[in-house]
Amino acid sequence: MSLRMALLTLIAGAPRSGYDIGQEFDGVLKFVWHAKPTQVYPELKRLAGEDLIREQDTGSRGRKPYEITEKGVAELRAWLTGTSADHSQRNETALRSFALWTVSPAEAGDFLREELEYHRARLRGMRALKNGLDLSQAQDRAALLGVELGIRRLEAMVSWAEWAIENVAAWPEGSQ
Amino acid sequence: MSLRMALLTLIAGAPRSGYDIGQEFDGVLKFVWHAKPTQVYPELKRLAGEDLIREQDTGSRGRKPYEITEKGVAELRAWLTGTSADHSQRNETALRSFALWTVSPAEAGDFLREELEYHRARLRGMRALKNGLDLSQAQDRAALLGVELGIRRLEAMVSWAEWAIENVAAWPEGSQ
DNA sequence: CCACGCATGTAATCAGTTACATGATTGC
DNA sequence: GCAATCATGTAACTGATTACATGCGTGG
Repeated sequence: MSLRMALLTLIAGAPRSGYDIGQEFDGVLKFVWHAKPTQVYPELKRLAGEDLIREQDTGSRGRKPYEITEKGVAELRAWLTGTSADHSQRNETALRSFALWTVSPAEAGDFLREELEYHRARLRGMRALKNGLDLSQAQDRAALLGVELGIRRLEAMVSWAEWAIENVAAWPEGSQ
Repeated sequence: MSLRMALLTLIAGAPRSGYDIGQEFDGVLKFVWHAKPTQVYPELKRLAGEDLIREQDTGSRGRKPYEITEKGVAELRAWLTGTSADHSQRNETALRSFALWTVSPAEAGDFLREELEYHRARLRGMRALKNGLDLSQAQDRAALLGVELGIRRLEAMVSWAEWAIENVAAWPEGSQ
C-alpha cells in the first residue's frame, strides 16, 4: 500500500522516471523505502491510470519521466493527515545481534566491525546529501527532515557499533 | 528468508510457542522483526520438519512450545558467519517527512508531535526491557546488544522529532 | 455460565523478489 | 563495432497480510 505513497512522494518532490526511482531506492533511499524496478514500473502505470501522476514527454532511450497531478497531491495530503504511520520494521542488524551469543567473540567482533564500516560509509553519503539541499525550496525543507532523520539514526548505529565492539571484547571466552 | 532466522534466533534464546513469538513480534520486537501469527505457525512447522527446532511437551490450551536443536544452532551460526546482513529498510516516518511540504506547517506539527509521543513511549518500554536482562547469561548478553541498538535508535528518533517540531515551526506560512 | 484472552490454524489475496527479455545510446 | 550503462518491461514464484474458523481454560 505504501509503495504508491513512496512513488507519489518522490514524484511530487520533482519529476522522475521509473529508472531514477529505482536508482534512488537502491542508493540514498535504502533506509526510507526500497523496491525493485520490476515492482516500480507497473505501479507507475497504475498511478498514471488513476491520474495521480502524468507522463511527461518521452525522453531519449525510451525514458518516461512522470510528474505529479493535482489529484496526486490531494492523495498525498489525505494520506498524511488522515492515516497514521506504521512503525513496524525489520532490522537485520538488530536481529543478528540477538543471535550473536551462538558464535565466538571473535566472529561477533567481525560482524560488528563490518556493521560499523557500513554505517560510517552511509553516514558520509547522507551528510553529502544534506549539503546539496536548497532550503529556499519547500520540497527541500521537507527533504531536510527526512535526511536529518537518516543522519541521526546512522549516527546512532555508528555509536552503537563502536560500543558493541567494546562490549563483546569483554565477553568471557568460549561463552557461546 | 529471514523469518526463519528470526524464529530460530528467538527459540535459541529460550523455548517459545508460536503464540509467544506472535506477542513479541507485535510488541517489543516491532523494530527488530515482525510477522503475523498466520505466517509464524506454518513456518514453525516447516522448521520442525527440518529438525531445526523440536516440539516440547504440548502445554495447556493446545500450547506448543518449541526448543532449538543442535542442527538449528548450526544453521544460526552458518547464517551469522557465512552471509552478510541486508540493510535495506522501510521507514514510514522518514517517507512521510519527505512529503510534509504538501501540508500546512500546523498539520506537519501534528504529525511530528504524534511521532515524538510514540517514540518516547517505545523508548520507555525498551529501557524497562534492558533492566530485566540477566547478564550472567550468554543469551542475555547478546540480547543486550539488540536492546541497546533499539534504545539508541529510539533516542535518535526522539531527539529528531523534537528538533523537527522546532524546524517546522520556523517554516514560512502557506509555503505548501 | 459466559466473556475474555489464550492458542493454533487454513484459504485467499496482495506485496515483493527473481529470472528472463528487449532495445537505445554513449564512450572507447 | 562492441561493451557498458541506460531504460522499460513480463512471468513465475516466494513472502506477507487479511479474512475466516475453531477450541480451551480462567476469572468474574
